[in-house]
Order: sequence, then C-alpha cells, then structure tokens
Amino acid sequence: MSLRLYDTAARAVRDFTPLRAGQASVYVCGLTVQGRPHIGHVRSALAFDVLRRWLAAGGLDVTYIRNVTDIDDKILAKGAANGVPWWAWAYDNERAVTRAYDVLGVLPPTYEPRATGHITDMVTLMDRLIERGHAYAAGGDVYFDVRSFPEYGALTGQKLGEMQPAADTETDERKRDPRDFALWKAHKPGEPETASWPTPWGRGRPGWHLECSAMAERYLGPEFDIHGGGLDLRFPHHENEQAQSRALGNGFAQYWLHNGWVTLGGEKMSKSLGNTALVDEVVQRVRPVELRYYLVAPHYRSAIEFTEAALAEAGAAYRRIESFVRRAAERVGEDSGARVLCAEFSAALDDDLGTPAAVAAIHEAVREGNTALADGHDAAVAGALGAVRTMLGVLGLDPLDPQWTAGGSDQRLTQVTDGLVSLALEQRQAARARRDFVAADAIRDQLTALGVSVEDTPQGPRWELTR
RNA sequence: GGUGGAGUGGCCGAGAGGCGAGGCAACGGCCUGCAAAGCCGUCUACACGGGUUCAAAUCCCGUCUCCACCUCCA
Repeated sequence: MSLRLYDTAARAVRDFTPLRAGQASVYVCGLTVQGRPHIGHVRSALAFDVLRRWLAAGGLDVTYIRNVTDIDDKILAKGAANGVPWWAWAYDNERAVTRAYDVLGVLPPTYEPRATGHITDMVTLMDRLIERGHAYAAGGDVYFDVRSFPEYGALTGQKLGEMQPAADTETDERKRDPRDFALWKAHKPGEPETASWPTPWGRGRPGWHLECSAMAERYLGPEFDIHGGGLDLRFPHHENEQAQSRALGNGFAQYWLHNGWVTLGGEKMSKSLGNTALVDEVVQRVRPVELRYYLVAPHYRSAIEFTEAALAEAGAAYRRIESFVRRAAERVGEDSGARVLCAEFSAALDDDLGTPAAVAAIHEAVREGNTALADGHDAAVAGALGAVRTMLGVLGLDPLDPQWTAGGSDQRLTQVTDGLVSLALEQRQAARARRDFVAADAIRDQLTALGVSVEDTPQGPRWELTR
C-alpha cells in the first residue's frame, strides 16, 4: 500500500506505515451527545468511514474505535433544563446520533466506548500521571501540569508563553499555572449525585480530555496508528490528549487527521450560531445516499459551504452514476464484471484520501460504460459495471448495496406496479407501431404525471419512479 | 496578541511550476416519430499588486477579504 496521509502534527503529507504489519488501529473522537446531530457532525464520521473502508480495501485488518462522550457540562445543563436526568438526555441523543450514522451508511466502529464506562481507567491514568509528577490534585480537582511537560504545544505549534490561559474551570486559583487543564472535576454542590464517582481525591467527574487517553489505551494500546477528529479538536482537546498520554511514556497516535467544516452562511455550523442543518431534517428532503455523496465528494480537509443548490447538484451528479449502474445491471446482471478499481481511483485515494479525483474516476468509468451500453458491447458494460460498483463501494455509495435498497417498497407491490406499468407500456408500443403518436404520448404523459418516467432504449422501453 | 486555513470559469468543486480534473447549468450537434437518457462539441478560470522563471493558478514579497483555533464545539 502506498497510502499517504496529511498529518496535522507534521503539517505535511506522510507515507502511511502501520505500526503492525497488516493491521491498522484508528481512534476517532465521536460526539458529545448533548444534542441532535447536524450534517457537520456527520461529515466527520463520514470522512473517517471512507478512511476506514480504504484501509480495509488495502487489505489491512482495521480496528476502529469511536467514542461517545456521555458526560460533560452541557449534558448536565441541558438535562437539568429539560427536566430529565443527564444520563437519559445523553442516551436519547446518543441514539439519535446512531440513527443518523446508520441512515447515511456509516459502518459501525469495531467498538464504541462511552466515557462513563471508563472511570476506573481514568483514575488509574491520573494516578500514574501524579506519580510521574505531571499532574496534581487540588481541592478535589486534578490538573495536568503543563510546565512539567516540555513537549506541550507540539501538536498545534502553540508556545506556552503566547497562549491565552485555559479557563476550563471556574476555580482557576487552584491551578499552579493558568494553562494547566482539568483532568478531573470535583463534584459541586447542586450537581446530581449520579454525575460523580469516587476517587482517591474525592467524588467528581471526568474532565473532557482524559477519557480519550484512557479509552485509546484500553482498546488500542499505548501507541496506535491514526487519531481523527474535527478541526476544532486540535486544540485544546487533542493537544491535551497527547500530552497526557505521552507524559506517561505512551507513543500514542502516529498520525493525526482532522476533517474540515460544513459551514452555513460562511460560518461553522453550530448550535450557538443557530445555523445548523439537522440530519433528520435534510434527510426528509434528500435521499440519504445523495447527502452522503454531497458530504463525501469534496476533499475531507476542505470546508463545505452548505447550500440547497449545491446539495441538489450533488444529487444530480449521483443520479447520473446511479442511472448507469441500474441500466447496466438490468442489461448484464447486478454482479457482472470484475471487482476492480481503476488505477486513477486508487491513486486518488492513496493521495490523502483524494475523493474528488476518485469521484472523477468513477464518472470517467460511467461515461465509458454508457458508451458501451449504447453500442451494445455487453462485455464492456459488465466491465464498467464491476469497476463502478467496486469504486462506489469504497465510498459507501453503491446504489445496489442493501444499505440503500433494503427497507424500500414491498416486493409484491413492486411486482404489481411493474405489471401495471408494463401493461400501459404495451399499449403505448402498440400505438407507436401503428404510428399513432398522439395516443402513445398520451400514455407516456399520464405515466409521467403519476411519477413514472419512461425512456425508450434499443432493448425497448424501461421505466422508473421519478425522484 | 499567538497559531492555522481559504479566495479558481454561470454554479459546485479538484489541482499545485508547462500538458484544459470531474460534475451541474447553458448552448450546438448526433441519436429519437417526439421526448428522456446517452454520446460528441462549445463556454480557457484561478482575490489584487509586484517579482523569480524559457514557462506561475501553482514559487517569493506585499496588499485586501473571509474563516477557524487559542473557552464547550465535528
């Protein structure tokens, strides 16, 4: 494999060499389940879903861990504001996030650990940090001592002296240095008892960064290949994760990957700005597979400015591909053609997951396939179909994949519809045969009005439901 | 103040010293009874000002505009 990936830590594209031959270990920061997922949230999962599929396509055995942050300030606050226990609030949102992932064909991770399930791991980790002189307890809080770790700031190129002080607790006076960050937060009066766990330093709850260090170590070991997440996670979250883990002597992540934003009105989608497009809402208007195409086709590191026009355009582009796949499958059979990837496609994905060029390669293959279809070269049609489906599969976009075909209309209903439409089309063919085009067009117009589009091919008329 | 990113044709969206990514839309042609779909062709762009070079969208310097992170954030 000659995969190269842009590593945020190196600020350069680097050859990807897994730590263990034949395997890849990936940790991706999942969501803090404090609200409904919008399409920006889901873009991150999609970007790393493509990475994961490409690693697997390259023959690697991928262990893919994506966590759920199910406790934090906002979950506590929103649960309280909505009169629901914080854990119920978190779980309800977690299920909404899972549904959004499922509907867009994001493969489930190898394992999906929750922060609250790993408290003892975190306590152990703090113990080790304190023992090594990189952390200290103060009034029930536990802080990481940034000055004890000279590498602090290495990931994002921050210099300690030029940083604004962290303000992740209201009790800054407990810190030795204003830039020290909380590993653990002491239980505060008024916070629910259920949101605290016993530790040697008193009851409390996890700080945000510690959980990922703990879970990554448990499931992937002290060092692993790739750590992914959104751009905004670089600092402080990933910087702090790395500091915690490396201060313990762990190698931690070898490559850091960060996906770009989905923006709306030129600005990052976020609840506080009120400029979010929720997955649930978008999927009402657009088929999920088209939304997936829209989010996967641009490069994962560039920003996507969300507009209805661009979304519609992506849908049209996808339907062009899909239309070829369906017509070719009707002609030569769904599973015809070798499962091969075009060289341009592989080269594109190997170059830091260049999905735009990969999608272009698919379009090229579709054009060749369409020509073969028009020329009646079935062997060439089969070849193009096999290649196109295989490439689409890597991007999770194969229209014939059960992900997109299952759960659709009832089999029997489809059969009946097909019979009825065929009946009408036979009438139309008869009318055309006697050159009664007024009658033939009337039938076609009626079908169109019902949402059935008709096209004449060298093999006779075919129909499909209008989208 | 510190750190990082972006400005590309009517639109979306790649690329990153020479050989016009790809898609959408539009227009012309082929095909069709007419359509639809498809195929072929047309539309030669890189924020601005300088510079380097035989050659710059791509490198260098400067300017403008926008965005992100340094506080919870995909």
